[in-house]
Amino acid sequence: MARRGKGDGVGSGYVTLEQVAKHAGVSLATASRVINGSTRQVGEKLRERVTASARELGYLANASAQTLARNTSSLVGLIVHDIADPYFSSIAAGVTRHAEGEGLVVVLGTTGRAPQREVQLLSTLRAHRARAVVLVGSRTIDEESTRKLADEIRIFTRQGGRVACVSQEGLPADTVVPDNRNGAAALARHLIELGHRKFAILAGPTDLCAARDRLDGFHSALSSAGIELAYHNVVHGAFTRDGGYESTKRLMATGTDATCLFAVNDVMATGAMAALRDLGLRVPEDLSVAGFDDIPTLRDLTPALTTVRLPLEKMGEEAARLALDGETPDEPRVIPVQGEVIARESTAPPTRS
Amino acid sequence: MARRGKGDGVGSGYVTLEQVAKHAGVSLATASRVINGSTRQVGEKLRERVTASARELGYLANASAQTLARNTSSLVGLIVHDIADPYFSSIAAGVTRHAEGEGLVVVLGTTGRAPQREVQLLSTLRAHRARAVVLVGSRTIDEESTRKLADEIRIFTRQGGRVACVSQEGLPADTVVPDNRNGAAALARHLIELGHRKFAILAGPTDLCAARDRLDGFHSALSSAGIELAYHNVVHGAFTRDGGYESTKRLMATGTDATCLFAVNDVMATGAMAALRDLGLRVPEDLSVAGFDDIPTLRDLTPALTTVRLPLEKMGEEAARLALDGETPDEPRVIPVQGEVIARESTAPPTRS
DNA sequence: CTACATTGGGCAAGCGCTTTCCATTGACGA
DNA sequence: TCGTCAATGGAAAGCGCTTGCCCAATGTAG
Repeated sequence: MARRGKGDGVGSGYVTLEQVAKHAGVSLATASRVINGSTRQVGEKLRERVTASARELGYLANASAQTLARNTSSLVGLIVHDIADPYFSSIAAGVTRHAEGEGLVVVLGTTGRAPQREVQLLSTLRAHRARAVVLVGSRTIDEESTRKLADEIRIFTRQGGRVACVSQEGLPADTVVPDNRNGAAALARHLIELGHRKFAILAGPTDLCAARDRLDGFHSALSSAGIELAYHNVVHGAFTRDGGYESTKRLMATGTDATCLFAVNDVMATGAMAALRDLGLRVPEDLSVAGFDDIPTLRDLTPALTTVRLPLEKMGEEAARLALDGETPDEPRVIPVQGEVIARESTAPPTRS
Repeated sequence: MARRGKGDGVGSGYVTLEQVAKHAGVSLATASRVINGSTRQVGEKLRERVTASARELGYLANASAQTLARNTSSLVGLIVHDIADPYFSSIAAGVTRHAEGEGLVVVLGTTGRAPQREVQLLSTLRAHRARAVVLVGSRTIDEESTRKLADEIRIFTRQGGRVACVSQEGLPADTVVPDNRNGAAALARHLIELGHRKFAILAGPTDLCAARDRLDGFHSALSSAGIELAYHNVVHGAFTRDGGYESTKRLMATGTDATCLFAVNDVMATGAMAALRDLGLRVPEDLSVAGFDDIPTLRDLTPALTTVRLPLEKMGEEAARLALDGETPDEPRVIPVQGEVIARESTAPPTRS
């Protein structure tokens, strides 16, 4: 249909390989081989002529044409719930660092915590022939959405893509998983050692696996120590700062007897601190507070928050590495990450029993 | 060369439009027109046959092939310095929100504050036929790198792409610019009103425009009020939390007489607070502290930080809108954003003169 | 009942690149 | 001198999609 003449002057501003080849007086094939460095050798003379022409004309390869011809792209997907959340942005920093180091391009998708968005984004990435995808964020216990996601992952994988997850289990993909249970348990033991016996927990959403595991781990460490966790001291709510704020308000309204509050993640703990401040309560004098994740902003809170440290950026890097290392293991690989209890000022021995 | 048979079974797992067309018993052209909804009409019967076949076969259009054929993609670039920095991640959230709302795909590039990376990323995005790019982060006064970037922007634009910036001026592209000067001046006036007369400033890098403008604005407001700013009270350093921390340590080592410290951005102010805490100084009793930007994490600091609020997420959205609204104004459009002084507890009347 | 739009379908020529074949060349041993 | 082989160049067939153009089948006006 000749929408544009072939090899004509400036055209719409694009310089094509054909123009470079013509300018260098070689065939398209030779030019291609020089520019992208194929397995085939090209003689010194021609090679130089081609590179010179390319530079002179300002040649820039058309990435979609290459993707189409090679049937593989330099795109790496990164799917997070909310890029403004420091938990995700830290992981994102790790992923981009690794991907950009490999000369790849990161495509960012945000789900807003809607499970079907994950599936949708994954298929968009498949349409773009992304070579790998890093999927960040915990699964919910909703089996249907997990199954749909697993199906989409399998399709993606069958078509030559690789998928790695952060903090997801039970998906047919390599995963970097924090040991939420043991981390929470270790934290619980630490807090018990401080002298706490009455705990309250901001447990996050009821259906979120990470939240449940942390609750479970914390709870079983308490049980092992012979400590009961009162039902009314476990409050569920959104996995966000505002969720933590609101949950804390609800908790305190019950007139809890707890001396220590564990929020299953740091942003919730941050919200909790704000709520307690608004209620005129002092941390840790009136109530100790601990979180989970060790997001970077945490160290600047006053009092600094006790938490379980996860190497977020490293986890992102590691996930990117899993997705890009070219291996295709029969079984999904699982890289466990241990949390480390970081004691800071927000927790102290209880002043009341 | 027939690397793969045409229209053969499952192949490498891809379903092509050709297979859909064959399955529906129509031509490739008709199938294409049904699937993407061209200007041309397709009869009810065929239309249904095609959609049914597409669904049945699980057809997913190959994005690179479409990009190649249409010579335009659904990619939107987003270039930031550091995605883990809350300033950038807030803006990024705004950009992705708008872009995803338009059905576009966001490509994230990080520069690590290296000017030549911006140029490099922009050309990568051009290679991908990104339809627009949002470029976030202040220019430096280095004219050479600004010129190179401007050149690359012009090439990008000439080839049909659109570019919008946040917080950059003097580039041939639409821009959302915070009024750094007036924001800083307003803050200065507020602080003067509180009673401060001796100021210290964490001025950030000497070559960064935003930092300079904020310093300038602050300084001229002081001058207008007849207040001198002592040379040794202006400390330069990195535009990061650690830069703020380190600058503050240096400042305090000089035995400054300032009663109020202005950090030209919030992450630096956060570092300053940490440094002061480590030095055993109280904020605001010993020293008032103020920042600029109003990043979300700020409200959780103790004391909460006085700052100049910028609607970061909105700015990101607005920039995305500028880049995607299809206009091609002759002159770059400039959307000014006013900062609003937010007085919080980190500033109080001075206790010493 | 003819002339003429109008509609909807299909053919096939691209988009810009990669890569398979094939042709040519020169080096080398027999 | 000739055949063999490795090295290197080029022609051309795709990759999967869009779309200009042609054409048959309708509807419409004269």
